[in-house]
Amino acid sequence: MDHGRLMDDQMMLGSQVYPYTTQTQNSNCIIVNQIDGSSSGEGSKPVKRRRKRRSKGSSTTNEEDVAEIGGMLRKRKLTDEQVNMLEYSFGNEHKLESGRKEKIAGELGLDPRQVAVWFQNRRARWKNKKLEEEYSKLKNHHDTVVLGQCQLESQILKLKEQLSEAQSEIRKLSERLEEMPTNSSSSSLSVEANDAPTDFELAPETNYNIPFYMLDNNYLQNMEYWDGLCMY
DNA sequence: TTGTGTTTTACGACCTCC
DNA sequence: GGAGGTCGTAAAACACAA
Repeated sequence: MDHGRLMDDQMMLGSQVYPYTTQTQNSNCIIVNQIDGSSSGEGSKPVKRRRKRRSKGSSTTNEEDVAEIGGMLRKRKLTDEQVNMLEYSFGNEHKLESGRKEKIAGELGLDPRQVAVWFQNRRARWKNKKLEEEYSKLKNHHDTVVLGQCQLESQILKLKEQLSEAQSEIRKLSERLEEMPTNSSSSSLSVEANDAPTDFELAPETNYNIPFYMLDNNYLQNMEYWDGLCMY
């Protein structure tokens, strides 16, 4: 936006001040809006009123328009210099105390009300920008977490494959052990081998084809951990 | 040229604080 | 109760794509 550019109305007016009228979108009826709202006559119910604006190309020099400047709303386009000074001031402090407002208004040749409005709008823009930045940060964080989750899931799949291979290997070894001839009075190793289950009992409430004797506490804890991850 | 989205200035309504 | 805040919105100017 080029703040240095004068608006059409300003050029016509030779001034920064102009009253304005408005036409509603649904009709050509011009609705007058007053600063003090004293003439509403609409009871206590809050009613949105249209501001009075000057239509494009209309003259400003007639008596009616001049009179309107006192009681009606007006709009000014700030110059580059004014905006720069306001920005500088806003950079120092976002809030505007009464004394500071008067001082800035005096320095820039503006109405104190204009300075107040400018700060209000500037705060709103600043807040929007902050919200956008906050959103952007959160989104980046979210994306990072999702990526990490994908990596973990892929890791889980690989580990499950490894687990399955290991189980298969164990099964084969057990079968080979079974086929070996037994000797009742031999070493403790053969006794242990005989004590090992010949048919695997599956761990209750799991899908894993795990020999029952593998279900010690550590193993169970690990399985719960992986089950939790899988469910996630 | 025209339609549409964005920016800027301004205000009304309402809220909070002193 | 008044001053100053936020929020939502109007309207003009402006930017830009079709």
